[in-house]
Amino acid sequence: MREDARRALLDLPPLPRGFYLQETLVVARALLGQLLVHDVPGEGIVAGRIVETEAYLRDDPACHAARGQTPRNAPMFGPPGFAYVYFTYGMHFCFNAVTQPEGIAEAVLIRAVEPVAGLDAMRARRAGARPRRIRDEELAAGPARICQAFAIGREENRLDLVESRLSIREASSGPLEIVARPRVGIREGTEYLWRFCVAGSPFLSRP
DNA sequence: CGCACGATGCGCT
DNA sequence: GCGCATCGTGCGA
Repeated sequence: MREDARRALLDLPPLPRGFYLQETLVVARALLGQLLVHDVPGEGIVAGRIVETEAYLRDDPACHAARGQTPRNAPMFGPPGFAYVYFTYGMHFCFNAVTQPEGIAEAVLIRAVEPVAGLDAMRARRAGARPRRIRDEELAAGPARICQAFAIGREENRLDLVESRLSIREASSGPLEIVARPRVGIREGTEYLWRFCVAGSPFLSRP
């Protein structure tokens, strides 16, 4: 990645703390079109446009925090604008942005990203032992794929998205057409349409 | 294409 | 022990 391109990304303002204090369903929609940026130490910058999110609310049976605070979900109870990264299925990480004031456990899961910068690094991290080249559309289509492509893991849990190497930055984009659907991969709370997608994007985790 | 399943760690009951 | 906010592969249509 060229230095000027890197600087251009880091010059974009991160979404301010107050952004994450809006209603979580509002945040989940408003994150669409914004840029997820990780300045990976020693490895360069990766960035992508958020095209799919899910909201998880307190008292929502599908929310990790629904049954109270534990060591794992503690970041959800913390202040807004921080990362909640959790490990699941024995091999995958998923990345959330925490919303609401400290003490109120809500968050937005980032489910799909359209790669914008650092595609070679993403591909290298995603390739593993896979023989075939991964298409751009599949590089970060899925919460665990994002974490792999963006080098998000335990180290990134609790990072401040407003001022740290992992950030969500304001992208200039026109009005988006957004569709709401049931959330993916949960057993309870399927009646809520809390999955939000940029309509027609080829970078979604599922159509 | 779609569906079924295994991988694999760990938080929680 | 059980089940999980997942992904890749393999098989059949």
